[in-house]
Amino acid sequence: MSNCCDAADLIGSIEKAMPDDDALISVAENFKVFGDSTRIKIIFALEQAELCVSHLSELMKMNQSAISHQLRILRAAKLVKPRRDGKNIYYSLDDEHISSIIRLGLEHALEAAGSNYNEEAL
Amino acid sequence: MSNCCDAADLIGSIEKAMPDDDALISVAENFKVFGDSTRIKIIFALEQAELCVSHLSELMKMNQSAISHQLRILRAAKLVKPRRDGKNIYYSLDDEHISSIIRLGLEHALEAAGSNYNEEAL
DNA sequence: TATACATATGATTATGTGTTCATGTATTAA
DNA sequence: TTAATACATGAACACATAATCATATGTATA
Repeated sequence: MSNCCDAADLIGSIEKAMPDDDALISVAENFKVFGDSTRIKIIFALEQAELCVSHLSELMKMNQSAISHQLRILRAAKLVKPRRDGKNIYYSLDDEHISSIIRLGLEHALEAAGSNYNEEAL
Repeated sequence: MSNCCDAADLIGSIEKAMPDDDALISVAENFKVFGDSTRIKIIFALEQAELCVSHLSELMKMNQSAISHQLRILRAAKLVKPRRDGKNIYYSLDDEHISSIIRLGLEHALEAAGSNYNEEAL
């Protein structure tokens, strides 16, 4: 309990407007996906061309397993999508999702979570 | 080295267009700040009112130290700014930075890093 | 079918991150 | 100046995460 001053009303109203924990966690999870330079680099690369795992592995100078693990995270976030061609699996950006997430990432996620987030300020 | 097919040219050109590691790491660092639900919640709260540490601590039902540590990260990212009033330190969103980061978060960071990121698609 | 290639995935390990505890610093008031 | 309040910060610990290794799955080809 804070004693620094009486702001029970203010805190109460903010508390009511606060999205529930699940929503907050989900917002954070979405951002977490972009919070790794390996994944950022993969997104950059796929921005320019559809690439298979071996290409990405070579490009990033990381072993194939590491790339596959990261692609799994990107797939789960619907940021990339796979396309099999024979033995290879080509990855490309899932445009629909990446543009909406990148564009709306914050405003939408935050707003959808029920905040008073000011869209116009964006 | 990949043998799945010959794409040396493609990989080479993507490699050249790729921002350097420092830039990629910096992009990821920026997103990392939003990748924690406690920080998201603090941002939500400060979206509605300027609050001191005790208020945030009470609101989030977390001890004061945890809040201070998180505020330090948000300060370092220029997302919030402190204002001392007597014994209390009131935090508010650093509008200038938060709007630019939220709005441009991706496009600016990525573009500034030298990619061919398609701004119009945003 | 057997073999090789491309990718995925479970286990392990190293490193990073968030919270707590203890303590330090700054400000106010007695 | 001393005590109390508000906040910050370093250390320790628990937990999450990313890379690696080993291995499994899926596909093409001999």
